[in-house]
Amino acid sequence: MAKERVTVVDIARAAGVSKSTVSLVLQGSALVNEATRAKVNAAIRELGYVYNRSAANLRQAKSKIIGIVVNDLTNSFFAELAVGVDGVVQSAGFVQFLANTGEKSERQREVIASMREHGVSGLIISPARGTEASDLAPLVASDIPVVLVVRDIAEAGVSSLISDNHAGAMAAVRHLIERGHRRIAFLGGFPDTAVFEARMRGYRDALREAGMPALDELVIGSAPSRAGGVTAIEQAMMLKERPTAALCFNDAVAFGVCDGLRARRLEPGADFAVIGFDDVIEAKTAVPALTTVSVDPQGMGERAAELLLKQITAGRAEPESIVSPVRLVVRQSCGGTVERRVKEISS
Amino acid sequence: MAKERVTVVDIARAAGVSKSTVSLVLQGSALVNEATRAKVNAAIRELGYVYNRSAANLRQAKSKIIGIVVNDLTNSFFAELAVGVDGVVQSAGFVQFLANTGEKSERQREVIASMREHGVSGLIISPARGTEASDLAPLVASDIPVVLVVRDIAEAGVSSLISDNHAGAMAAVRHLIERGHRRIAFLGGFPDTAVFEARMRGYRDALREAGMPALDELVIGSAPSRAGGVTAIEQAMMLKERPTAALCFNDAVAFGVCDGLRARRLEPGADFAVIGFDDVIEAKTAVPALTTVSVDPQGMGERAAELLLKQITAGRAEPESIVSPVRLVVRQSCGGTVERRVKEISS
DNA sequence: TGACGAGATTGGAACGTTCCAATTATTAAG
DNA sequence: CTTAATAATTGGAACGTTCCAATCTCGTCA
Repeated sequence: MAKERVTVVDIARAAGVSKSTVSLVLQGSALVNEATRAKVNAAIRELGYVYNRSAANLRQAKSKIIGIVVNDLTNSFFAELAVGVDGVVQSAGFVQFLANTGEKSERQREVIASMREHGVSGLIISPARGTEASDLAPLVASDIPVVLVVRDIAEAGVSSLISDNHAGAMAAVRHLIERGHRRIAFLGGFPDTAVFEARMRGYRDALREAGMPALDELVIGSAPSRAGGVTAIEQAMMLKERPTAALCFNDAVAFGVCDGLRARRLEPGADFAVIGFDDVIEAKTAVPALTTVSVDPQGMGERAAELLLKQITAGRAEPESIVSPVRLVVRQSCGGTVERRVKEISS
Repeated sequence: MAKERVTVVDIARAAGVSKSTVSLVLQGSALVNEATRAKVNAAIRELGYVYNRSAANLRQAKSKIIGIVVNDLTNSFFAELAVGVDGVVQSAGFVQFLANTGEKSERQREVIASMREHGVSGLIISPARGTEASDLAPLVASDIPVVLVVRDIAEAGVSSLISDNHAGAMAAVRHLIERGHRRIAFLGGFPDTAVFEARMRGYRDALREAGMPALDELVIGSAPSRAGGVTAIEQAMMLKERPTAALCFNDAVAFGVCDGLRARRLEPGADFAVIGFDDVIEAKTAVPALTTVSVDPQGMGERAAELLLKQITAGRAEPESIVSPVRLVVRQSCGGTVERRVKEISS
């Protein structure tokens, strides 16, 4: 029963050539005769040979595996990011190692170590909260290309791809101001993160630009989830002077805010303007369709993967920090009458 | 710059022992002296050694990798399933290879082949639509344990873990009937899938049981997504005799149905009863909270992983087909006044 | 003292591939 | 007909680990 593994020498014997020739065929080398190539391929099919990548990796130090570690796969933003990465990585002949850290940096350390042991040729990381440059140090020390997405870690000295959070938040708030809103809240997100900081700064700057005060009571943090959105809007509605509009930390929070509003018999869009951030797929089909700052998670995953592949093939490359432009997609959740109007920002 | 890889012989030399001893230490063998173990570990830290799993895999034919392939990572049901798997797999010292097929069986063939080349010791597969037993044949032929989740393929002869779709659908429809509904629709899902078939059969059986007719016009297929739900409810509302309630193929469809109702100024729960299937996390926090048949995707992922690990360690095991019990979670989207009441079904 | 066994340690042969240098067969040129 | 160039093919040495059987070092017991 315990069938022997069929190896390259088995098929060499079957095809009447040497194992070197078989290896050449496997690599699609040009210098093998068409007839023998056919013979070898026939033998491969015949014997049901499966290539052993471990053996290959051992010889040549590059592995055709890229790792992607995300902090919360449950959030569809990251799930979409992962499928974006997967797409380009696959078609480049690589395969994806995906791990979920659940925001735990201990777990993150483990999975990164494990990926290193497997000899990944590069890593795309959306770092867990509280990740420090020192966590990535061993990677850069051993020249493994790393691309950070979504959250940058400035001191780490690796490439990064983040969205233009500041510009996006400003555009959203400007839009609300144009619509006549004067009390605009910023809802959701953990205040101790760089992304929160950037979006909140954009929010504040847009208010100042319009000569409006940026009140602390209108900035309400929460978990960056749907449930967090519900609690944030509840808290906002407790204020003596209630806001009439809100920019939310992300789309999940925005959906939660909509839920919370409905629970109070307020219709999002008509009675209260809400804008999200990310543009996850459901944003388009939700009712009301969510006005949001589009980050295109899938596209971001694709670009991150391309950047990483470039670095892998180029060998040593200078780390680049790309901030990816972002656009406000106006739909219905901010009382819009204009549907699908789109504004380009930050080039 | 191009630093040499640190190998086991390097640290052997540094620690003044043989490479065999180092190997023993790496495997946590009991028969190495405490003092030398310490010396070796010190050298490992000192030189920044990283274990080379490719080399290890080459020698011993087992790889500590398990693969998981899902048909649509964008659907949060599968994302949650994946994190469930990841959790138990990690803590068993394995690492997860995740691939997304996007329902394309061609892609599925590729990723499965690739995983085989990497020597995965087992595979959890949520098959793409139209997967046939023959697609899995090479896996069973080479004794690689496989656990099918969500969708079973009877002829494949591998283990499977699916939810009790028939019982769940029956319970949901019974509940609607108890509430006095007489025109109940079944909305969403691709009619040519086994899961659709099972849920729809449950729906029909419950109607018959109550002596009610099962009308074809009330069964409306669509893509199993939020957008699909919107179109399905629109179609349902075109009927001369409209339904007053619906069991939806899954939660995503149910959310879409709610959206579509609101677009017609109907309030889900109050004006029209909707029940979902799956119980994704958002079901609880949505407004109105979704009544749904709870499948617990994360728990399902965990159980699938445990089943797979059991088969991996046990060597050859008889394939088991587990149908996982399911429970109706009554929340607000079916006009409930009773919140969080829970009915256990199918033991 | 000698023999024995347990506890530690070790050298070397695998594992399945790739790569290099070397070889053979084939063709073209002189 | 020889030589050179080109096209195909090949054996064997890596790669970094694990495993086996063999060895070495003690302490203990008769």
